[in-house]
Amino acid sequence: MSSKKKSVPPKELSPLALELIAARFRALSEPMRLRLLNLLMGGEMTVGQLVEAIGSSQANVSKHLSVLRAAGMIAMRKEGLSSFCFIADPIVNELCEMMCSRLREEMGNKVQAFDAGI
Amino acid sequence: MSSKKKSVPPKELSPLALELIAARFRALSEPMRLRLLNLLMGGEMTVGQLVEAIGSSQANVSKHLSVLRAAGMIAMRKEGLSSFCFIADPIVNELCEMMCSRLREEMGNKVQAFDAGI
DNA sequence: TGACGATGTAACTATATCGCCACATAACGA
DNA sequence: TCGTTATGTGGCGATATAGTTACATCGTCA
Repeated sequence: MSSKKKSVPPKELSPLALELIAARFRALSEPMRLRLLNLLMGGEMTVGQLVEAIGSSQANVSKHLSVLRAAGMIAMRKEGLSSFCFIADPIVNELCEMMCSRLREEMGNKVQAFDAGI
Repeated sequence: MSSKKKSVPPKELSPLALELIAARFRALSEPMRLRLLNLLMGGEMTVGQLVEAIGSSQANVSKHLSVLRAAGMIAMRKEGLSSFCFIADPIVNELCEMMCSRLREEMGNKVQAFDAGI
């Protein structure tokens, strides 16, 4: 982070770019979708396996998978009757890992503050 | 049915942690909030300056700032009548930068595919 | 003290989304 | 062909959220 960039020139983003970026974050803004991604981080799984692991209805899981697919975060591979889902964008791992570690750190601070009687 | 051992290398996240992570992504899931953060990346600004730069109503900007503040992404500093806003979590820069570059890359691919007649 | 400027907030409408239901579609086997 | 299994989809009700309006709050200054 040094070199060519000096100060941050506040580049204005186009409305389209803003909407696209927001849509990607929106895809990550639901606990169930985070759970699905978390499961898929362990390797590809069929929709049925995801349904069983999540414990929600098949229709609901299917819709959430559609959102993730539309956001380009996962992709599907058909094999016979089943559809295998897998993470298609490595950014997912980075984003979630980053957010998780940040959250852990913050919760640690909260616990310390709580223990300190604040 | 039932043995739950064996296929759970990925750590399961608690419902609370999931909700907190989702809430942070949700704070980034609106174009106007991304614009606000983008402006604040250039340095702290008062609410009034943000309102003028964004071109929306003061009440609306104030509400979005509340969301960002609740998510811990920005903080406020009062000085006289004005309130200065500034980015309080460096993760914001990383996340947006990551998402932007990923999007640029993807749009480049789309353009190539389009040019290739796909 | 009162008026004014900067900001936060409540109430409301319109729109989006979640979860559920039922059904449609597709692939496989008998 | 029919039936079964796996998955996608449209409709519905409940809830959440963006944006607007009007008003409340707080700090400053005359």
